[in-house]
Amino acid sequence: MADVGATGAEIRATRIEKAKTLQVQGMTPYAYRWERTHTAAVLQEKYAHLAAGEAVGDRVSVAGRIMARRIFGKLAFFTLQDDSGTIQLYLDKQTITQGMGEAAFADLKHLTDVGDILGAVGTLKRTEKGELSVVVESYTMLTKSLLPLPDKWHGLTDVEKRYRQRYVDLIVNPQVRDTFRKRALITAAIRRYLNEQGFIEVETPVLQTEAGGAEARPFITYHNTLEMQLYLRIATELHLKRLVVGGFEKVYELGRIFRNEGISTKHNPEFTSIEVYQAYADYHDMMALTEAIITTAAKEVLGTLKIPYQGQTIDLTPPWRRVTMYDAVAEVTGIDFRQLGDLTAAKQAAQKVGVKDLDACDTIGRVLNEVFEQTVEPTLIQPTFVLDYPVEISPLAKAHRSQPGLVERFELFIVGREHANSFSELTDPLDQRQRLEEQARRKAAGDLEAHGVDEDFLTALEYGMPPTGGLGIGIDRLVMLLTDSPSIRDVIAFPLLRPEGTTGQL
RNA sequence: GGGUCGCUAGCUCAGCGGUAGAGCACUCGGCUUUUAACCGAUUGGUCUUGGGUUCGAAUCCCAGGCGACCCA
Repeated sequence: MADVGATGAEIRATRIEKAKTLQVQGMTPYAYRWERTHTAAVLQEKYAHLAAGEAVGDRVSVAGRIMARRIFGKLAFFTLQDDSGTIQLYLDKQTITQGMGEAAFADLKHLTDVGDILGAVGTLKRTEKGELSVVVESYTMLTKSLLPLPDKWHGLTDVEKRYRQRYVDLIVNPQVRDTFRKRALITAAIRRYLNEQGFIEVETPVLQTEAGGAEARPFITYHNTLEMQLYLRIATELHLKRLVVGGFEKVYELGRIFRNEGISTKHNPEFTSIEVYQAYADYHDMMALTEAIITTAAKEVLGTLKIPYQGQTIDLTPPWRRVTMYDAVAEVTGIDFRQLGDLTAAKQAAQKVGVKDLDACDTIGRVLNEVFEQTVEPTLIQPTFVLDYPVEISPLAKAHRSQPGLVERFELFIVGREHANSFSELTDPLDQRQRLEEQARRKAAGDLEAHGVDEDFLTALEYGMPPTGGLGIGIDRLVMLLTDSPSIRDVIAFPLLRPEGTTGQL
């Protein structure tokens, strides 16, 4: 082989040469299939009893990516990684020569690289150093890798590269694979629980003529044939309620929603939520349901309700603390908003406790919410339901049955972050119309997070929606909590990043 | 939007005004019990981009790009 250097381009060229050599020898570097008898984990489990130095004649077939090569003169050890774990290949020249011919051992040394995907057939033994190994009789190149993997010891740590090339991150960082496996377990557990309770999973439109169901800026797109602007959904709420009107009494949708807002450790422009609607239920029922869903998920992935998160221990054992927004704010700041007469007094009280950005608050309720977000939220580490929100920030929630100016709504906070939001849903179509028209006025006045009136939704309500409890849970944040991940980008496989090499626009 | 930090070999990092380095990976040679194998020899660079200062810039200054964290 030619004397080659070691830049990325040269490494790649060398490996392309190796692939061609394989082809010349009648082996495709890109195989069609492989008959595998065992995964690595199954072998480790099944032959756990083998003592060091002990061998058995059982013939097995494995496949996976070469993660490490340790080559001696006439003996080599490869670490093979598959979806389940790793298994060592014990490759001695004599056995391979018997199985495949004279050149096979030299080819193994010169034509395989870390990163290649290999199939191997052989028998089992535990080496004298105690490593379960497949004593390889024959091997097959299944996929020749052209690009070198990151440093075998330090791995890939550059966060930008980890996000941009998640496939590399997944190959070399086992804990990343583990996080995404847990994510799948969580969504599966939630679906299983809800299905068992008689809920049905439905799918509602992502492309909508009017964004609604939340206060957020939408993404805008365009349908060519209809020649119309469309929005990507910011919530699934308004369509799920239409289904409740239609007679489905227990529905949920677990899916992607899109909000055209900033990016942070807690926000990605597209993220996953679950919304659940149950007829004849109110927000108290939804609290119990929230506890059930989240504890089911926690038990599924962690097997316990006392979970570690960034150095703290969170106790998810229900029932969780319930506190009204008024009481929570009073506890932390000493301000009793029930005693405040007007907006000016409310703003003064808020400023006195260090709350900022009150300019946009035009009602006492909005001041209350601002004070809550700035002073109370960060203190809610253990799971806490905060109840009874101001009506003006809750346009889809039913008026509180006994507290004027408030609605029957709760949000769930854990580790200082909102994890769920729920109402006794507003079913009065005339009240709903007024609330949406107020939102539309805000939109007209320039509020980019407000939306127009969804007339068809109001029409649906006018046909009559049963009393209904609704609940939304942020799946990404729940996965963060249950996988001890500090950033939402750790639980979204392909988080949105600005493309590399874009030249300055604006 | 503001602040701080980062960007040097495929990966992980040093170098901070005077000839661009190390470890791992790669290539070659040796080696039948390794698991960050080992030993020896090579090879590998638009130092994020563009300007500027300087006899001389990876290093200092200005502007841009991308990212991380904190604040709003």
